[in-house]
Amino acid sequence: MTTQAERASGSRAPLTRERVLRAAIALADESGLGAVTMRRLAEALRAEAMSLYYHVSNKDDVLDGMVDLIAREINEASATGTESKDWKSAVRHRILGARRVLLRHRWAPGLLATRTTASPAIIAHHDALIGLMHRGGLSYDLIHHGMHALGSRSMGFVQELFDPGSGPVSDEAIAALSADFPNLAGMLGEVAHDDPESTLGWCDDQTEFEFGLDLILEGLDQKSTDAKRKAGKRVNR
Amino acid sequence: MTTQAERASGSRAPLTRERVLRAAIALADESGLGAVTMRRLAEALRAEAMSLYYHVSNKDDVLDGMVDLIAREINEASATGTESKDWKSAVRHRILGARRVLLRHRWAPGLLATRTTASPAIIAHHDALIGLMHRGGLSYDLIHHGMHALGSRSMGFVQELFDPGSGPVSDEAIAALSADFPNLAGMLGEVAHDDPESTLGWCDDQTEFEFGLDLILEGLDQKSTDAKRKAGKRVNR
DNA sequence: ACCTGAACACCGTTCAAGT
DNA sequence: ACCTGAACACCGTTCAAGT
Repeated sequence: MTTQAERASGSRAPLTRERVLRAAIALADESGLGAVTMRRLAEALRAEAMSLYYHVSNKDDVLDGMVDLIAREINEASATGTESKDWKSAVRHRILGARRVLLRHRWAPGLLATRTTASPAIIAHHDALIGLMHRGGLSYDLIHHGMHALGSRSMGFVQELFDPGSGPVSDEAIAALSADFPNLAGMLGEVAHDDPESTLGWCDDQTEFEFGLDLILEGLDQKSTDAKRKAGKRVNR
Repeated sequence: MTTQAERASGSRAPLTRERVLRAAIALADESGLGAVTMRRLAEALRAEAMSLYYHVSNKDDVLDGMVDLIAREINEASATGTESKDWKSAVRHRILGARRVLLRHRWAPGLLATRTTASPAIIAHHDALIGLMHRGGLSYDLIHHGMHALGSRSMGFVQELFDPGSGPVSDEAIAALSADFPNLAGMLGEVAHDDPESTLGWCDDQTEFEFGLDLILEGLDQKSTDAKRKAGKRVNR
């Protein structure tokens, strides 16, 4: 990072957006997100706080950038190893990989929850999950509900990846997405064009919340009756 | 709130911890959690920022107090209507009630996630959920996993209600709990004394994460095959 | 017992000025 | 093009002082 000459002369590598963000992540890893102030961040970079503003528009931009780098780390970690598995193993593998990354950056889930606009890297992660499920044979409608149910679990991710209340997505918007995020675009396109009955409200918070909730409750019930059957008790039903 | 005489004389109801916390919640409801500063809070109460410190130990205490009041609101909202229902309906009813309260205080889930120590009111909410499930016939072991799986979903609640890494709970600690939180104490007592195999690590983060994850994935898979069978396709298995 | 003014260390951010 | 010093408005908090 710092060359011999630089250290001797007291100079230092020039600031870049990349270097600022990396330093912010290192600072948060070491001392928590609370330690990431413009002044302390600059100090770590051996510069003045005001110098950061040349490479970064403001502190919110720094936080967005940190999230984006973490999301990229997740995508890179998941770049391999999803071939020739059933969809559940593949999704499981990717989500657990994301979890491993987030465990290295304990501040990240909390920060992610506060970000309103999703970075491309975050969208890409979800696009990959959608792709795995769709290749596994799940309908886009089911995947859509499932993504909400996985929700925070898939990465500590925001509940609302898409703007709440934005309504059905326009064809133009979907076309623009499809180059980078084919699976996401595919899902949006299909669900948007299906009759509304199957979805019962596009990204309706309440609907999605209850879907995930019932999924868990039914699963628990299933496990409970299984356990009883195995214990030899008779269960009617 | 303010009497005619008080307004005329320019005086004002005396500050109390309760009044400070209520004002903080009102301020957050109106202008977001970011608007809750000691100075602005004092202004809303027609006092000086420094006066708050007589009734509240610091800002963290204010935030803890806000969370506690919201948790009480949830418990009060759930005080009735859980009789004579199957456990799933009862749990569902209580969780959706909590959700309704949290929708009135949009800042609350985010704040809850940052609190490390759980207030008695929060523990009481979880105790009630445990009680409903146990009366419904679920084993404490399954309930324990289920609570983790419901996790954030049950209220946007912290993942770790109990100290992480605190290990098995002592008998004394459980005895102290049992008066106020009988269901929670019951679960802790049983799971702590069972052979470790059934639990695979007490509140092991990774174990609980995977339990919840698999519950959701299996539920989605079930729904998917159900949908295909209904559509007339043959599915082997 | 309850409240306040002055003061301190710390924020994010702007803007004119330096190289 | 890149960096900085001075300055502003805003934090949380302490502490001695008022009633």
